[in-house]
Amino acid sequence: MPAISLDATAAAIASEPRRRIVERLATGPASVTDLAAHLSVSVPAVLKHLDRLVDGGLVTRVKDGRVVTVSLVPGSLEMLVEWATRTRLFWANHLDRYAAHLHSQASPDGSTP
Amino acid sequence: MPAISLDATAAAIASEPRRRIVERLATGPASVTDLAAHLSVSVPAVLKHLDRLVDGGLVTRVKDGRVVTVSLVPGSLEMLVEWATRTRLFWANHLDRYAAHLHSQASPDGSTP
DNA sequence: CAGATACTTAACCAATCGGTAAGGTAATGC
DNA sequence: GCATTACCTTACCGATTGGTTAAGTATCTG
Repeated sequence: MPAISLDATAAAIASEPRRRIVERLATGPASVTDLAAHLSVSVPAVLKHLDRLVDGGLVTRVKDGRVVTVSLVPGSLEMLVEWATRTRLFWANHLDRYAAHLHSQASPDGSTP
Repeated sequence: MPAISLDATAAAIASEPRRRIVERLATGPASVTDLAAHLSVSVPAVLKHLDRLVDGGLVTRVKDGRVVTVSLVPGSLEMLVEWATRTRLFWANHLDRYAAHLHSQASPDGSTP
């Protein structure tokens, strides 16, 4: 099982072809051959991308006969969005301090809300 | 400079050491040496990470004398969060279709709520 | 000026990535 | 049975990563 890491999830979407795969799958599941045609690359290339996407917990592959159906995993971006949002909010909370820092040297005491 | 790509931004945070740098900087700017001490790696390693972070538009480096102050760029995660949120919402719109698809295949795990 | 400090650059290394082509396996169809 | 289809695997390639050490440059500091 997974123990999907933020590293793997972020790396999975750090590639335009892979984001195209995700966007394509957002409209519904697709076969490997479909994805290859959609991306205009070879099938083995798609397979490598799928490996990375599966590794990042974004998609699943279900084999039915000789056709593999690739589907998105809903909620798999939550961790990433949560991290980004949390970090961003943290900045917002410290923006005053930041502004002060940019103009003069401040002594950051540990008065965390 | 710009034309910060989603690729670069996502790749920038697809690394635990780099996320540690970002989280560290969220509490205020820091020097390169500070970051190296914080990460327990060599200074050149930090510089390479900073290159990637700058490339992803997440941080800036300002040299003052012989000290480089590294700061976060507020809002630099917006694009990424927006993409993730948009894609995720798109899924939600199609969740009925997805649910139907998943229901047509029994889940073999016994932990059914 | 001499030396320490802060950063940069260069060279090197093992590992991974993204793509290819070629060959292998299993299911489907005539 | 035989050919086709769909996917997987392997092997190879150039490029990039992430880390190191070592040497170089610029700025304080005593």
